[in-house]
Amino acid sequence: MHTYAYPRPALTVDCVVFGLDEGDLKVLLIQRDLEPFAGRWALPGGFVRGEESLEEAARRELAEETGLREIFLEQLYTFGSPDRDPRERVVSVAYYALVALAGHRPQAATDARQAAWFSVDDAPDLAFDHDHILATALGRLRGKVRYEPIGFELLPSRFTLGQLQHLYEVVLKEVFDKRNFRKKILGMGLLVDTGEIQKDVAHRAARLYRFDERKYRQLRKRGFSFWL
Amino acid sequence: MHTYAYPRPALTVDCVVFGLDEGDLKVLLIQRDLEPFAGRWALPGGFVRGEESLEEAARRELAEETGLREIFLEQLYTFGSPDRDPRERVVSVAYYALVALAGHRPQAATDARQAAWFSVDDAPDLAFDHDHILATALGRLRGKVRYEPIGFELLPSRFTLGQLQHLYEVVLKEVFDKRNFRKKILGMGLLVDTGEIQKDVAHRAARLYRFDERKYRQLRKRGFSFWL
DNA sequence: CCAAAAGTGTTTCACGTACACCCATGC
DNA sequence: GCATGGGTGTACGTGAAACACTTTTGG
Repeated sequence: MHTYAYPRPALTVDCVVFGLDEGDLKVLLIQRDLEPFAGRWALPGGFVRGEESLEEAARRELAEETGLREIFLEQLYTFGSPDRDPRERVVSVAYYALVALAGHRPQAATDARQAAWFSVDDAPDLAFDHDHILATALGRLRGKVRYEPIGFELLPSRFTLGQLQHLYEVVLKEVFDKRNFRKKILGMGLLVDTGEIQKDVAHRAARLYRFDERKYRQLRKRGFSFWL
Repeated sequence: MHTYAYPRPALTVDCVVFGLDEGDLKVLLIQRDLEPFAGRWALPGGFVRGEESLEEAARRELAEETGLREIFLEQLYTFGSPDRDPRERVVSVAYYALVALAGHRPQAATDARQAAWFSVDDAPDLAFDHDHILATALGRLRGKVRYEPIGFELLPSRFTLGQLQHLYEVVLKEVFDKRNFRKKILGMGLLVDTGEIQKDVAHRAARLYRFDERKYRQLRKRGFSFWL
């Protein structure tokens, strides 16, 4: 490492925000109002500022562009092909985020600044290489949801076993046997029965559980690993 | 995304190169000759140039500083704390690499430019946040070696089952039962008996196998997943 | 009473795990 | 002949997978 003899690429962060509407898996996109790709949908994101870390930049952009705060956020990958931005060289550190959408009825759009949820399987062509980033994020989510309990981030804090199973079926595109699923997930001892039950449902009301984060951390220290 | 109103961080790549000497797991470090941290050991790396991708930059630096070419290389994580470099803001995209060291006798140092292999458990304090990067890379290697057949990159193309088992024991710090290990690994059908045997060993010569990359890709398409 | 999801056990089979001895080679 | 790693089979137990009916509630 010597002195810096090369032009510096611009540095941005981009966020792939996943949400689980009671239907399927959604991504949050914003519509660009500036060139290039004006009018196209894109991932929320923007330039990294002087004294903030990369994750801080991602959280700031997310709050500014979508209003989302204090959600699960993890670094995904850094994209740096020389021609991924037509204007000039831009390197982007991508993050992915998980957010609980239950309660939010089938809303098609939030207000903030032209943001909307799209089904991941039915998203429009995105600006820049954002299709590629989205595909990478989906792959990461599908891989990681099996061996780390991050799926709970897509549900409200109290949820039914049916919702949980539905989550895994939607994310992994795989059907699970109800009895085996419940046996396995309850067998891990990471769910706590809150004693409450669902309200206002047009069928038998289900028990509500919550994920025991504390217990998970304890078990993990002792070599336990989540597996689905 | 609007115009760029903030000072651009410098952008570097750093590489964590793992090698498996017949003893334990090693990392390749280079000694810095310039300030800051002159004289300290550090990960090979350097600035990203104008028209190269991030991976190209990593491979170029690796070739320049250590002579290594055409080795397994994968992006690890991007480190961007504002104060990770005392001079100015530097964001570093870290890669990790795997290389076969068998044959290279217990060499303590290559020539190139003051590069040397250190046991990962016994490495010196590194420059910048490179200790942290190394720890992250080790975690990734330990995690990934279980569910993707990347361990073979640490062995010569033809290897014995003993070498393979030793690899896993060293990387995972865990002892395996010889018969069960062989049963499982051969049961996957990914190893091909080359028909050759070891030469010049002071005990019974072992069969040499190679990893069948083709077959692995086929099986993976059909839902197979490597697991150890 | 019908629709819709909740809730509940048992059997079967595959795979992981524990375990000990003889073989070939070089010195 | 001794030291060093190579090579091999079986018995047992755990955990995954297959599988169907009754219950509760709202409309």
